[in-house]
Amino acid sequence: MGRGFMVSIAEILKGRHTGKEVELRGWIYRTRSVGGKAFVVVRDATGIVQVALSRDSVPPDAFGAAEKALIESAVLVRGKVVEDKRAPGGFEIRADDFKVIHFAEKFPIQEDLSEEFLLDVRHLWVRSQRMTAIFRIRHTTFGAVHEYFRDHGFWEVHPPMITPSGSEGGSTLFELDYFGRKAHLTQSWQLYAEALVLAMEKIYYIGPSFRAEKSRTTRHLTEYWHAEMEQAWAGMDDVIKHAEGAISHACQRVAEERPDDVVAMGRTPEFLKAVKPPFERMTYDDALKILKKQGMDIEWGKDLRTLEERALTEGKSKPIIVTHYPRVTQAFYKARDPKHPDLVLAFDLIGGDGVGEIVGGSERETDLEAIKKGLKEQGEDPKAYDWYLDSRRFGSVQHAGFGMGMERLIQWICKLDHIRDAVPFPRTPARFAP
RNA sequence: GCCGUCGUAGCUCAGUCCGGUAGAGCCCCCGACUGUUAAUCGGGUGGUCUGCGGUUCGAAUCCGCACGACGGCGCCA
Repeated sequence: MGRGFMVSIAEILKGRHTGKEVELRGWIYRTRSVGGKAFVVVRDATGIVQVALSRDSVPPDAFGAAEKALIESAVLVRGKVVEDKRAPGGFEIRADDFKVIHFAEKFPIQEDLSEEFLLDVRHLWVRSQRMTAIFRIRHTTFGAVHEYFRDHGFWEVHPPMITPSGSEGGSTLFELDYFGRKAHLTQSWQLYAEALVLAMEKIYYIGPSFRAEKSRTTRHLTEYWHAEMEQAWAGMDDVIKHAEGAISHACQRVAEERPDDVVAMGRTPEFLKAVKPPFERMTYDDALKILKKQGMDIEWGKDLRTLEERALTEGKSKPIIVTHYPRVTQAFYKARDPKHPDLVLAFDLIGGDGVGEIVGGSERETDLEAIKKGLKEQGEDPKAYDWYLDSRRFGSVQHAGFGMGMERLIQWICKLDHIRDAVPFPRTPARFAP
């Protein structure tokens, strides 16, 4: 064995090898035995299929091995593919040889498992059908976002992960010992993007960001993948179009390439195909009026909270966009609205199903003195940002950009209850292992 | 940062209110069964009851402290 016609389970289930003698390698998913027959359900990276063994049609040691091998043992099977209604999936392999490559120890994951235990054995749980479906959708989503930006003339450029300071306020930075000096893990490429955008004009990046926020919610990770873009000679409306475009493109690609996985997650490909621009748009003031009609009286200047975001997206099959937020509480680099000095040209793109903010973006402040003032208001020393301020001293031009949480996008596409399942090994305030 | 819930076999849990020899199902092991679908049936192995301290003749159970985890809010992507 091992030199025959090696096939994948997906091909078998499509009926491509029916009637043929094939070889298959994979891992035991379930086993059952009845007298002189053993049924071994085998999985590989493409699917699961039942292997049927008879005591008298395989070598004696092969039958014994099949009966003895525990779940997740690695196996090599040779046999004939037949269509059989009795088999789960409609196809099975009638084995004439069966070899155990590795006998697994007792696999700790059974039915009836607590969320906590599954997180403890995450390194084993990643083998599940559910997890691998999500990982495939994640793969397609990442590819689609790269594709979107490259197709629209953006350069992929890479900021450093180790930085002296942050952009969203110092309290959420992970500190690290840099040969005796304090350094931090990046929480956004913002400052570097604004330096690079004056060189490359249209830039993007997808990479990790780190936030030391003790947020115990279903949509926060301390380490997450951030898709960020920055564009020169552009305003808020220009980048909103790219946010809609990138998300729509990702939804189209996932619907086209992963329809089975989408269905497994409880969405339909049609739902994702309908996610096309433009998305419903409203100003912050509009949002407050809508909420007031629903009996939610929000004080002007307060950020929209989870409760309010849920109310606004209730029943919506596409994300919505809220623009023109009050300037108070916003980061220093966001541009004031020239028509309303109390507002900033900032927007959030908010997904339904409890996911909330997927994208946050803005036009950027171009005026040196306004930026310095904003930094001081945020409790920062402008001297520490002097290199960044050079972007406002040497050819400062209108520019805008956004950051998108890739796991939040995946959470929304896959309709996940919790963001941690959007990534193989989630990092949350309480857990950084395995 | 705030609020809440929980910790008993490898896993899921009961037992805690009202203190008295540690329980069930699944997993695993042994046996039976020639088409199982979470197979079924019979038998068996398996425990520092999260830790430390206190009350008591006696603590999984009552009290205190600690640790760990999960859920929700705030903040954000």
